[in-house]
Amino acid sequence: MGRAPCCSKVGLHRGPWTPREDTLLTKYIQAHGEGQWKSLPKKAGLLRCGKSCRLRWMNYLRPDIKRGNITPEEDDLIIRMHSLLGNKWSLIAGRLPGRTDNEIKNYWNTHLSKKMNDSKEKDEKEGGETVAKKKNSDGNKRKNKNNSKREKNKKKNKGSKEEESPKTQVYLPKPIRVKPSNLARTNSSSFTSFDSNNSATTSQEKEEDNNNNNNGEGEGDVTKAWTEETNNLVFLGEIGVNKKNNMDENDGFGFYFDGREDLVLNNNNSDMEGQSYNYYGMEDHLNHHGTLEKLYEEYLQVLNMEDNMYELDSFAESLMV
DNA sequence: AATGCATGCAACCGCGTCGCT
DNA sequence: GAGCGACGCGGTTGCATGCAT
Repeated sequence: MGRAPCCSKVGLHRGPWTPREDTLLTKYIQAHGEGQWKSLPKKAGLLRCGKSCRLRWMNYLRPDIKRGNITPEEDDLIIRMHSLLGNKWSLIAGRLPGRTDNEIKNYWNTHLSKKMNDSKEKDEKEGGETVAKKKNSDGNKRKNKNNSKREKNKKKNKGSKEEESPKTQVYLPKPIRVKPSNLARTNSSSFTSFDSNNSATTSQEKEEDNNNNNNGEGEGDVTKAWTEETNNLVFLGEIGVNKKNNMDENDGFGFYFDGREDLVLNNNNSDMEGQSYNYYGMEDHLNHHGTLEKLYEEYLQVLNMEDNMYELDSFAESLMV
């Protein structure tokens, strides 16, 4: 089923990378830039598939990768972002300079999900509720290896995840690609400022940035996030980035209300004028050429508030007006 | 010291999306 | 619009290491 694995070709190396391979890859990319991953291994003299090269570069060799442990600030930010966005690792990573989606994903799976489960259990105990433990949580990861295979089969029948989850959860509709370059990284790890230069970290992203400066057309990539409380959807909104917009000069975002096309907003949509949106100055953003940066700052304020889940709910409810 | 289990992380896999023809 | 290749993402696995017994 599906296409054949890209690394299945006979003669290609798999498994851990050797220092020599790292050097070859690094030197090649330094000389020629990223991209063209399929042909890259051949040109660089590597016996690897392009996919493997890309992964190695993105997750390990890139010069801007931050080494060392996740700081408490980053830890906190990951939790908050995850509560808002769900498993959008690349998006979360985009807000953590020097961290990769893989690293954050691993960190979540090994540290935070357990932490969250623990606190959840604590809450449940305090609330006197007895809710069945989530099956195969990462805290119990691979105690029984067959579990993962069972989970795999379970995922073939979609929907089981939602059924199990208590309380507020992030509900992810369908996968939507969001590139880190769309949500520019900050220069600090504190998630308090927006990189106004929208600095791209790869040659490909730079190329895209150049394209971005050309015009304001295009639907844009969209990241969706909304919370679900019990059976009632509490819409949290979608942060969309018009990838062909220049984020410095034009509104780099659109705001979409899923399933309600009459409320679809973006800066190219003149229909939005005259409509009233009661959301933290949303109207200002839309009508006065606000920026994604501003939206993010407001979003950050909400995130930084104490009891942020309550505040996030309020934030979400405000979007529904 | 030997053994088995748990953990963390790098790497792989499958699949969705995009862009080109 | 269909077909295809490239890219990127999220889930999963493999394996080295640490820890407990």
